This record gives sequence, C-alpha cells and structure tokens, in this order.
Amino acid sequence: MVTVPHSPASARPTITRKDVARLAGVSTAVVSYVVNGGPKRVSPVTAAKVREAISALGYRPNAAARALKLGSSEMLGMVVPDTTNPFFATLARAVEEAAAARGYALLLANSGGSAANERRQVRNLASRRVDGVFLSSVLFEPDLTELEHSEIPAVLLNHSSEVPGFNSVGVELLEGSRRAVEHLVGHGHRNIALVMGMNSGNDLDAREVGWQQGLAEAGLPEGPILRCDFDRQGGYRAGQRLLASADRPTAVFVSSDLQAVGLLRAVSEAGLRVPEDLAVFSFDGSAEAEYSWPPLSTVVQPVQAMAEAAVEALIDFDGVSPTRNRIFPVDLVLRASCGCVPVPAAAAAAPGLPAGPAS
Amino acid sequence: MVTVPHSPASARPTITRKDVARLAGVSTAVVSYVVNGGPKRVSPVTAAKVREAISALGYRPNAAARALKLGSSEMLGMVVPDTTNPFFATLARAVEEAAAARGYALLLANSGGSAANERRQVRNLASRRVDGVFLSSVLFEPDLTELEHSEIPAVLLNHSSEVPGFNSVGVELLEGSRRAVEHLVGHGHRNIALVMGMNSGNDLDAREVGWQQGLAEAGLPEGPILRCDFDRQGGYRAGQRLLASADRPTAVFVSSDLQAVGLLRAVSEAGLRVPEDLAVFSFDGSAEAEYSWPPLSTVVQPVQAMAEAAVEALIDFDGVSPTRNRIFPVDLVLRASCGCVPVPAAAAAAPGLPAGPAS
DNA sequence: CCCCAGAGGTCCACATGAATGTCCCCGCAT
DNA sequence: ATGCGGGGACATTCATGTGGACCTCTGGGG
Repeated sequence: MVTVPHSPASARPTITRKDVARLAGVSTAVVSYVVNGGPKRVSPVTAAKVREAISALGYRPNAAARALKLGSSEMLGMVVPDTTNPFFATLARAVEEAAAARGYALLLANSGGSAANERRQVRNLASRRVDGVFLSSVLFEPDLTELEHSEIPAVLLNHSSEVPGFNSVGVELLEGSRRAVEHLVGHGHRNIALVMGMNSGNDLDAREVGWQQGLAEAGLPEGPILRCDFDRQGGYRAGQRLLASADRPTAVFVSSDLQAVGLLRAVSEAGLRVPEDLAVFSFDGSAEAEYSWPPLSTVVQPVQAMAEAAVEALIDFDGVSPTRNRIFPVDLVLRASCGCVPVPAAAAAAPGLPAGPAS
Repeated sequence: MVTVPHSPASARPTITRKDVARLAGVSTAVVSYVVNGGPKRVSPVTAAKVREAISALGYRPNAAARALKLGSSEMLGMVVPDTTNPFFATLARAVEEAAAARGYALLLANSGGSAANERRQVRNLASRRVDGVFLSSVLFEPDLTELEHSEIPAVLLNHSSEVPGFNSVGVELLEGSRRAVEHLVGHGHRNIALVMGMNSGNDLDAREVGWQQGLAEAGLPEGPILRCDFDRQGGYRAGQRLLASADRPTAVFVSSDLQAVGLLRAVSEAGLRVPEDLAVFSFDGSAEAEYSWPPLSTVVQPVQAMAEAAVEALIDFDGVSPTRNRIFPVDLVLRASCGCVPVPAAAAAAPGLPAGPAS
C-alpha cells in the first residue's frame, strides 16, 4: 500500500459548516455568507480563506438541514403512469433537465395508471416535501381535491383541458388529430378507423373528437373505433381486430405511437402492407416511430417546450394569479406509413438517395 | 359552488409534531413514539388519541427534519446514461420499485453518457445526501476513486466485471453473447458480423469476447465488426455499412435491442429480408424487441432480479464485508429474426395459429 | 493640527426550523 | 419500599440569517 498524498477529504465523519469555520478561522455564519453570497458582505481575503477550507475539506452543505431551514427541498416530484413508455420517458427526461437547469432535482414516481397508486405516490412525494408536483397520470377528481387542500402546488402535464385551480400544460390534441385525419382523407381514404387508448378519465379524449371532426369536415361517415390499452400489445390486438373486420378500413388513426407499433406488427403478421393495404397515422412523435417499419407518420408533441413550460408554471407560480392551461401546437411529421414518403425499400431498390430518418 | 364538509386539513401553515401533541394533549416525544413505534411504549389509549390527532390534522412528519436527525434521507440516487433508452428505463423502473418496497425513493439522473456529466450528477446526488447511488453509466476511474472517498455507498448496476471496492451487479455478458452466436452457427451461418456499441470505458466489452469465443468454438473466422453508438441511429448506420460491404455476412450479433431495431430498418430499406438475407440476434430482451419486424431473437437480461439484487446490495451493505460482483444468468428468447420461429407473416398467409408475442 | 464622534464594513453569537431519542421523573402496583 | 410502565424536558442534527459587537477610517470641530 502506497501512501497516497491526494485528496485531503478522506473524511470519515461528515464535514459540517463548523469544520470549515474552524479551519478558516471564522464563524459559521461567515461560511454561510460565502457559500450562498450571503445576506452580508465578506471581505475578499476572508472569503478566499473560507473557499479554500471548503475545497480542502470537500464540504458540501447538508441538504436536509438546508431544506429544513429554508422550507424548500429544492426537489420536484413527477407522477407518470409508466416511465417505460417512451413518451413519458421522454417527457420525464425533458422535465428533469428543465428542473435541473433551475436547481431542482426530480423525484420520479410510476403510478402504473391506477388512481390508487397515483394517490399513494402523491402522498409519498408530499411527505418528502417536494416543492411541487407534475401530474402526468390518470387524473381523478378525488386526487385533485386532495391536492388542492395540500399546500403543495401541482401542474397537470400532458393534460389538454382546463381544470380550475390547476395550471396545466397540454397540446392541441383535437387539432392535431383532426389534421392527421384530414391528411389521410387527402390521400383519398374514405374509411378511416380509430384506434383509441382507454382513458381512465371520464371525459372523451380530444383525439377522438378530432378524428370525428376530421371525418365530418370531409363529409365522411365515422369508421370503426377500436379501444385498447395505451401500449404495444393493446395496439397489436386492436390491429388484429381491425384487420379481421368485414369492411376493412383503408386507413387508421392511432392515439399513440406505441399502439401504432403494435398495430404495425399485426398488419405485418397478416401479410398486409402499410400504407398500401392500410395507411397509418399516429400521435406523439416519439423516437420509436422513426424506426418502425415502415416509419410512422405521426403528430409530434413539442415535449421539450412543454416540459419547460411546466417547470416554469410550477416554480414561478405565486399561488394567487389565475391558473391557466397552456396548449402547445403540434406538428405533423410525414413518413411512409401514411403514403406520403415512398416506402424507403422502393427507393433503395432503385438506387438513389436513401430516405434517411427525418431530422 | 357547494360547501364541501370534507378534510379538516385545510391547514394553511405547516402542521408539525407540536400541533399534534397539543391536540392530543401529550408531549411531542410521545407523538414520535407513536409515529415510528418509538423506542418507548405508549399506552393504547394515548396512542389512539395521538393517531386521531394525526389524521385529524393530516400530519406528515417533515422529511427534512427527519433526514437531518437520522442522518438518512431515505432516498437513493441512480445515474444512467439515458432514461429514454428502453433498457435503462426498464432498469430504472425496476430499481424504483425495489427501492420503494423498502421505503426508499429514487432520484434519477441522466448523464448523457458523458463522464463529466456523470461526475456532476454524482456530486449533485451526494450533496442531496442520498443514502446510496446506483451507477449504470460510464464508469471512469476518476469517478470511482472520488466516490470511494465520499462516504456514500455505491453499487455498479449493469456492470459485469469485478471492480475492487464496489459491489456490482451484472449479467453473463460473455456467456449470453457466446450462446447467441452459437445459436446463429446452429442455423448454418458461417459469416457472422458484430455490431457493437461503443463503450466509453477502456476495457473490451464482454459481448465482443463472447462473440469471438462463439466463433472460435465453431472454428469460424471472425466476421466484420461494426462499431457505433448505443442507439437506434447507431444501429441503423452500422446496418447500412454492413449491407454495403463486399462480402456481406449472413448473420449479425448486435450488442443491444435498440441498435438492432435501427439495423432492421436499414435492412428493410435495402429491400432485404430478415432472417433470409440476414439473421439477427441481439441483446437485452427489451419490450421493443418483441414488436419490431420481424420480432427480434434476443438475449434477455433478468432486469427485475438485477434491480432487486442491486437495491439489496446497496441498502444492506455494512461497509466492511468484501464487495462482490453478482452476475445473473441470461436467457435466449427465440423469435423470428434468427430464423427459428417462422416469420409470422408466413404463418398468417396459411391460416393457422397466429404466433403471438412470446410471453 | 489633533482628537473624537460617527459611519461603515466585517464578523460573531444565537435563535430558529422539525424531529429524534436519551435521561429523568412521577405515580401506581406489588 | 421499590420496581417499572408511561410520559416529559431537553440536547442534538446542520444550516440560515438577524441583531448586535467590534474595529477602522474619515470628517469636522476645537
């Protein structure tokens, strides 16, 4: 064993402000002043001594004590149905980054989509004294009223309708869906189905309404509606049912990329082709949609902007100004699944520019 | 607006132990005893009064004060390269659940795969006084030595080689890869390529060694090695390069499902078929592999068990007993991409039992 | 020209925040 | 009389920031 002269911070016991003060020959208050540009000024000489002591000891203020005194944990909580779902994973990551940029850490919790779990998670977060909560999960009335009575602010993220008493952030669910359907109509489709995830909420999903509107505007009758879970398997099964139906639609609008991926599998298994036999347009704009086969045309949600808006709404909320519902516009990304871009295989067959992933 | 007579906890100020004590007519110490089966016994009558006061006020002990006194935040930290990567998302979720089962919350941090970020995140977690850290990210020596000098225990999760001074949890990277290659050999392939993610670490990835061994055991020469990022795009590009090569291999072993998905796209774009033109076997066993087209044969990691082992290793670590590297066995899931299961489309063409997703 | 008062500028002691658990005390029962 | 079950007061955990204390430098008056 060589005696290594490195890092003096081979500290066994926890280093506190007091240790720093002692080493620097000042009082503990001065250390605080230096650490956080304190309310009082410190002479440059003293400040230097303190900073030196801090790095020599490897001192880091105890977050617990800080939180206790300040009444703020500098942590935010987020409840999502499932971090494994790429859309929520992306959303959570964006939120994490936006929060980190403002000095907050993010405590992530999965609710599994159950209201009971969600409530438990919110309670847990509350008892951990987070400074605020993002709710991207099922939203039941009881949860909301409960939250309303707790002192901790919440913003509904990924929620596109007004909820009195809560700031919320969402996207143009209806308009995006309507445009997607409109686009499919533009391709000449006249029988357009809907694969819709089941919302535990009681109100109609705006995507469904958008689909209806898109059809109505084109003077088309409503195609079949297939309801299923918001996951790959749900989409897969819905796809199987869809393809088995007597009057098979020529196009389908799917409420999420994840479901569309499952549906794609069902189509492939049936020996059919997208978009020739069935055109597909989905919702979310996740990375997975870009690498499915064929690549999915999808309604892109501006996840990053939404996350930033949510963090802002949560942190800057003063508690008195009227709450609002920020709705972000969506974009349509056109790939091969709706019939816009030629399925790349064709392009590759005749050598030419490979149709790379949309940027 | 109806006046709802619910929850008496319309408390504006924070409710502390003191309020409970006052309402219950006892001292604050007794409240503590009741809350955490305290070190002292409390008579059933008193306990009932306290519990009543607690629920009447909606009291929840302040986590910060608790953490301060106890010296434990009852939080664990986890650093992963990217929560958006399904494998890490799944791992993180499993860890979150295992931790929650033991009363710990999980603070998740993305490093983006950079060592600098990882170090920053670890520092951040350390200053938040987490009780331990899971490291599933890049692992540089400096980070490790730095951690060694901090008082906070860490376990290397998703790390399959011994690192002195650290508990670690991994899988049979080498053996799993070797078996996958062996399997491809069994299908008659004699030119098997490797698509390998780039590890920021300096040592050879065991998957690469497993691939080599598998080939060596079969007396086959090494096929081409394509190195790329650990994501869909990396796999996509590697696939393009692979297919463009003069002596095109008939099979490929890919270091992750994510990359394989990208590769699959490249194959489809080239108008080729899997497994007929190129058999694919990948690594991880993520959900995405099941819904790609064709479904991917993959080496499944027992994520849940790994997460539980990691949590156990972190929480139960006494700091003195020798550290160890727990290696979990892997399973091969055989689907269509390697040529085992008929590509479902064929089965569907001739009506029969649809080949559902492997369970 | 010298001295003293007042004005800053620095820094310190200490109360505070919420919860834990030790030590001590009281009263009842044996 | 004495032990013990129940319950209370208080020191402790660490960081924050207010209310001074102290020292220095300056400006004005004697």
